Amino acid sequence: MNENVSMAVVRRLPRYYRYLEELLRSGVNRISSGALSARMGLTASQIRQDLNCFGGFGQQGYGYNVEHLKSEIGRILGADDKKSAIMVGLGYMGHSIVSHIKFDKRGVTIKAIFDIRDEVVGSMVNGIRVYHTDELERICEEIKPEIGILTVPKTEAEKVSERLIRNGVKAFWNFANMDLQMKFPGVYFENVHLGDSLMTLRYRLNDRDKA
Amino acid sequence: MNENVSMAVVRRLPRYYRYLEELLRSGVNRISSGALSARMGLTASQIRQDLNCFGGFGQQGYGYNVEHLKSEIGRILGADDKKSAIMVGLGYMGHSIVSHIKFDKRGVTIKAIFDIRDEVVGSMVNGIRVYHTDELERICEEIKPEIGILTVPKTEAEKVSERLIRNGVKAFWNFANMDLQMKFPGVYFENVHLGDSLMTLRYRLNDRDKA
DNA sequence: TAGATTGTTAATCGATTAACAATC
DNA sequence: TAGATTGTTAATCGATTAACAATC
Repeated sequence: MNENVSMAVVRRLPRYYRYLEELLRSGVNRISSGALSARMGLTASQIRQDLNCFGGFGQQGYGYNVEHLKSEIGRILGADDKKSAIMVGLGYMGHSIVSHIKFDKRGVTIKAIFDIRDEVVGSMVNGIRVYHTDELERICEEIKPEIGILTVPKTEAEKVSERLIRNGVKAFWNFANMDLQMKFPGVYFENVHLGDSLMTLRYRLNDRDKA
Repeated sequence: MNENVSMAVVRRLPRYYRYLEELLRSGVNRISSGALSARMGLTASQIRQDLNCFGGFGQQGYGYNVEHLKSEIGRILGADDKKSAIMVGLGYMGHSIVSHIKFDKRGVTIKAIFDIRDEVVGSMVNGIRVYHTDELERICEEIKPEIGILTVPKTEAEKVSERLIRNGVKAFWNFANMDLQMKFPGVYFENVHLGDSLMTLRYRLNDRDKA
């Protein structure tokens, strides 16, 4: 057990969750930290340390029950306790996220989408209504979203996030190529900086790196 | 100067690059590690350590020339030396990536897109031709891509990456919700696990976390 | 019971921060 | 020159790994 769980540990939890799902699907009922570590490319020690931040889920001499461990990690992550989200910006990225990601499985429900283009305002995407961004305040009043999904152009990101924060949003999934954390210290930003990711990949192909 | 630069440092480089671009755009010609650290929410020490992995780009008593530092980091990342990429899978995600990301600015050029759906095969997306996946080998022969962009469903990811590796691909930008690193040890995978990212965000909204 | 494997403490490793002499 | 700020070494902090007693 551990009071303040580090970000490094938290970021590994969804990965454990995926592997446990996979194991369950292939009919494996029990697994040891050693066997799981071999599959995942970690040390058995690290897995045991990580899990013991949240409690003792295993049994000496036996290992871990896959189904039980999966459900415990799901509970820790909040997969079954849905939080409301709204998305702002229904461009390519917004559209792709909303149709591609299994929000339900991950404890998040998108309640509304906002955009400024008349072609999309009033339509439905994946069963979710698209409103004009002018209606943001009115709809937030009703929905009380805790999560904002920022799929707007960089130029709009700061303005939009400020409006959302004023309306009670506490955490952002930020796809805009911009850091907002410094501007809004009390709020959590989970950044998906695809440009940064691509540049990191590009770096690995440098010759210097191989030498 | 440093022989083996750690991943932690490399992942900060694109972020420095973004901030330097921003500074340059707003007409700032010179910056000290202290001033930059305040903007970025890092320590000045860390910035100096990071940069000195690659060389001494500053000047005592002055700081760093923004334009020079930006171009040096660009060079380190390989932004000006284009590497060939191909994309496999033109679903929502593929489409969004290809139209949204500034590959050119980041040292990567997409040379071809592959999909299996007749509706899209033969079309052009952002000036890039879409081929049937059956033609993968033939086109790879011609293009010799170093980077593979995996925007296929999870079920196809392993099969596709194996084919690409056989055809010379050395690094993947992987959007499939699956880890392939263990299966292909010599190859680099830059994973964009959006599901994991969303779950990490969801975790932060748990009450326990706030207490 | 004996073997296996956990939970947990201690040791190690690596990354971040602090300090300061060098120097522009 | 004096003040500012780097590059770099040393100190600290945190995360990972190793070890092992507890125990199923």
